[in-house]
Amino acid sequence: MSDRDVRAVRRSTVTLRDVAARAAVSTATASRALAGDTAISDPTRERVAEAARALDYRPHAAARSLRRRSTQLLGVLVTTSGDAYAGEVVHGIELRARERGHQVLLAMSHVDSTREREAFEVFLYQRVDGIIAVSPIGDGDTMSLPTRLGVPLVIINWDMAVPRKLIVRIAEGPTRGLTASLRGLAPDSGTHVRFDDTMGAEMATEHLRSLGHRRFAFVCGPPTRSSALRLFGFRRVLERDGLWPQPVLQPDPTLHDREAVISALLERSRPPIGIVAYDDLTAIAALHAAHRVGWTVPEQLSVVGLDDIELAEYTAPALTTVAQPMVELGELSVDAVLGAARRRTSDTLLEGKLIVRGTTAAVRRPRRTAARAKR
Amino acid sequence: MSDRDVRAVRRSTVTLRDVAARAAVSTATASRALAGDTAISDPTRERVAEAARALDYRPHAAARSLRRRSTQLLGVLVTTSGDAYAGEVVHGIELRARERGHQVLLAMSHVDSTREREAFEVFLYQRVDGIIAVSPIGDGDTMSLPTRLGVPLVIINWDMAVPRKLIVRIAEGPTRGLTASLRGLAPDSGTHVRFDDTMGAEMATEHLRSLGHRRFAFVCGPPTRSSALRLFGFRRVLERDGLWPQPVLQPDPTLHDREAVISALLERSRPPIGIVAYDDLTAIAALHAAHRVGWTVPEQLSVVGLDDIELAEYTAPALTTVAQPMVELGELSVDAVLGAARRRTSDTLLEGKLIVRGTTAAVRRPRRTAARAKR
DNA sequence: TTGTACGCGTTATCAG
DNA sequence: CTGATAACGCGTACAA
Repeated sequence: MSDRDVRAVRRSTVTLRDVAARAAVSTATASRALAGDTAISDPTRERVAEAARALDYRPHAAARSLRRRSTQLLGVLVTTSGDAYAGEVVHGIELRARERGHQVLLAMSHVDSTREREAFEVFLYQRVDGIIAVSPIGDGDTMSLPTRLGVPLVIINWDMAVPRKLIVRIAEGPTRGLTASLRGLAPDSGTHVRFDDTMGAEMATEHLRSLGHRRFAFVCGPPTRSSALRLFGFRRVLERDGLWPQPVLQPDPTLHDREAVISALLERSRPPIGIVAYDDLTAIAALHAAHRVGWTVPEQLSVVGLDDIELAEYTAPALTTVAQPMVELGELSVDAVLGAARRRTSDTLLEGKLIVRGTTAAVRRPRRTAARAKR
Repeated sequence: MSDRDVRAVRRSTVTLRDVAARAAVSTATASRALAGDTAISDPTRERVAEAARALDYRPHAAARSLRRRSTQLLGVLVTTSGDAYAGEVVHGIELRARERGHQVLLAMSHVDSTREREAFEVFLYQRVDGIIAVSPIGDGDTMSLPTRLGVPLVIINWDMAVPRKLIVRIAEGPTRGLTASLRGLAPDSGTHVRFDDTMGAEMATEHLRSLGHRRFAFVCGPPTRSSALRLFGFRRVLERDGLWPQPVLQPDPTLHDREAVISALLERSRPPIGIVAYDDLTAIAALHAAHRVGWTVPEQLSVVGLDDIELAEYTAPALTTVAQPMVELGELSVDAVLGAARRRTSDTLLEGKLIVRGTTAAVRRPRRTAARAKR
């Protein structure tokens, strides 16, 4: 190593100039050689590569993105990374981002719209190549900001709040005029990737129907779009089969209250009943409620969840549920955000998948003994 | 707006020069004004601020970090972000990083040392200000790389593999020579932040002791350092009380095998028994095993987990466990990595916290009825 | 208190 | 095929 080389290594920031000097070429040539430019002779390319190796050269991302007008950064906003659902989605995002040569800049909103805004500002400051927001509250003004500035934004499962009135309308109101109300729940602009909530709930309900259930209940989550759409799916299947109306529970979001409300229902009913829960945690609350009032699952009570979080596999009995393709949601959103197809607005719906485990079983008919689902 | 301003907004990249021009000052002054430099007159500062606002100016992170010699980036490497444990730790990291004005660059290793290396290379390429590795496998060569290049590295819960022989030695071997073997498990260099596994297991075991248990079992996880240290904590308490040896189970890491091995133990035993499980998932396997062989929890079998993952709250009965301070691990590691104190090597141990829920109860003594822990 | 001028490390343009 | 040179957007030493 020359003196210059030594000094460079010392200051621990070897630059292209150092590499060029060592290979006895200009920085331009060095740059091209390392970039794999074909207009470079093989011997030169080799000399440069050799110099870079010897000096342990690493390009400087900041300098590079200043010149090209692109960082290889993707801003990813989640509510909380402690949440299993968000974790899975981010998993999918990271996977695909890496494949496509991008890095993930992570921020958390804690379900607070001010923080959502701040996170976006950080992303903009960092000049990310695109933004993916996972289940944002979605203050409309914030959500339109990146697009206004020319930064692609993809929203996964926009978790817009809806008036409780709408939930009640779906649960109790007449069919007439319902589709119009529901249309208001579809995203009207921007690029969206989301789980098909309605179909997911339909799959769960159909599953119970196929097991011979005729009496049902639906347990709502908080008044958000997904809750409304899932309830709608539940209603639609049963209405089609002439089994509507059915009880619709609307507990507070605490596990305790969900359990209490479900217990109350069971106490004034008799088996068998099929419960479709808004999500897996709610389904687990139903399991606890059954335990509390002495009903056996799945003999007297069938329970289906939605989402298929990790927990679902570990309940006793293990939870039957409709899996939300979380990793795939993440992967697709990366494709969407990096896709050249810069369509102004799109809405990609991903189907769920029924996972039959131990909390659902065929109802025993008086006539003949139906087969029981094995544990 | 002047023509120049309009053009700037159009090309959607408003620079400091545009702001300076609009405020009729030099870029130097504009820079200083926005930085809050005191050597700027109030009217000027106001004019610059106003211009920046009007143009919706955003500084360019890449340009800035090129000048200062610091990106405000923190590289965070996890095994999988889908994992609940990693999610919580990252949560803590993000929280503290934000407080200290840093952004999080996330990468996943999938428990693969090649990918760990690649992630580090990416971090180095991005010139992060520091790196935090959560539960890395820790190929020694990779782990020393950042430090060699002057980039601070903090390792959370280094999850080094240990020979299975060592586990057996702790489970069955004599006390003599044990401490020497254990010393090999302490990190020998670098900055480490970790959960005190030994003390955690001791707390779990002490809890069962205080409830009057005299017969125990420990269920190991995979042969990693944490497994060894936890087993050691279990052993230490019981040896102190003259209750050693006790059965030590070493199932395969599948849930199924854990359950089978525990079931087998229960079938050849009689109640009451107190089980200390390597982690919460293993504890849940114990719960299932009890259910399978018809033992009631906590009346006939007490179970304590370790970690306190989200699931622990949702088992029936809810799981008693020793909580690992995951968020705090994350927060402390940020302080450590950004801390000026660049001590060559340090090892911070964080204590767990006993969370008593429903899977443990006092053993019923022949003499008088002991109080039962309430559900 | 403000302005001038340079350089951070790259890459792209234009000559040769 | 290669080299000189000019930016990218910002912060700061030095000068005024």
